[in-house]
Amino acid sequence: MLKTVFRFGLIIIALLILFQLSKASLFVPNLSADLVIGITAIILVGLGIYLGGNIKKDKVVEVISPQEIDVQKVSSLGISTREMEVLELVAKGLSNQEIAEGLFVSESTVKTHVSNLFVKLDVKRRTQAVTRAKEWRILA
Amino acid sequence: MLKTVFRFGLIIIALLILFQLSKASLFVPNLSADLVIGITAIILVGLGIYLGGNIKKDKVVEVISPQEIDVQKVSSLGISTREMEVLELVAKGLSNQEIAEGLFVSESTVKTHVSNLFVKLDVKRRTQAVTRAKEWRILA
DNA sequence: TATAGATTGGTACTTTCGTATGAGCCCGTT
DNA sequence: AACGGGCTCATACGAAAGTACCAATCTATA
Repeated sequence: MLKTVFRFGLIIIALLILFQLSKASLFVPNLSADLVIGITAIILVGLGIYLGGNIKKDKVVEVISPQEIDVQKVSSLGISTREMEVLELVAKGLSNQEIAEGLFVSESTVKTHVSNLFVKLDVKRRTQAVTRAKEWRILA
Repeated sequence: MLKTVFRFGLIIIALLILFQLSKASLFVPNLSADLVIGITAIILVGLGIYLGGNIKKDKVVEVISPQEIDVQKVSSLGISTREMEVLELVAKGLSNQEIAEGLFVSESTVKTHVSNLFVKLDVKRRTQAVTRAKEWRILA
């Protein structure tokens, strides 16, 4: 939590600096106002995304599943959040490459997650993983 | 995925509008440049947070009904008896080799059936075939 | 600080899957 | 008999999938 406050501090300072820069540069003929504003905007959006990503982790949002997904089972098997995300995409029939693109990670990473899932689900193939996951009410 | 692209489009348009607004208002004495830039920045950060929170959430919840195998659909797709048997075993997560043993045929035969199924189901992978088959009520 | 778990990523290798193509056999229909 | 469809099988090739290690970060926690 302290880290979050610290980050906010940094963000605010960064924003202030950017404001000054953008203001100042408007009266410097060498720089295009459009360019400066554009770059600033991009940076701000990036900061927002970064912030958003971290805020969610601190929130501890309890998602109440509408169906009968057995959360106990998932945790008892030691299946992580990321692994669940991968599992859902596997169940949709996506290839490792497609999953990698969907989650913005490399195919290697997906393979690792999938392999770990197989151990935890005690299966040898992704098709089995899906049926097993539904058997155990891990997937809807 | 399309939704994400759509959102990005909206964001970009919003950004352009904001740029124009902020530029124009700089020459209107009534408005403070600081104020406009500040508001713009806040909105941009907000957009970033929104984006960051939604990028990964393209969840399409499909309601899979529990029963009802559509025999019409099966025949309309030209799926044969043998192909249905193979499809069911694929859905159970068996490998081609295991299916071959279960049906007392060679793996080549199974591959042929599976390949023909893919064409009829319009998919490229066995995992997709299973989800597609359930979508179309071909499998329970 | 240290330690464990989660996430990410890489290399190298084996296995399975999927496609393309051709072919032989059986059966019902024309 | 000839034809088409379903079922069988083979070979060969390329594309995914899967395994086995290893390792760097990052985070939460003791």
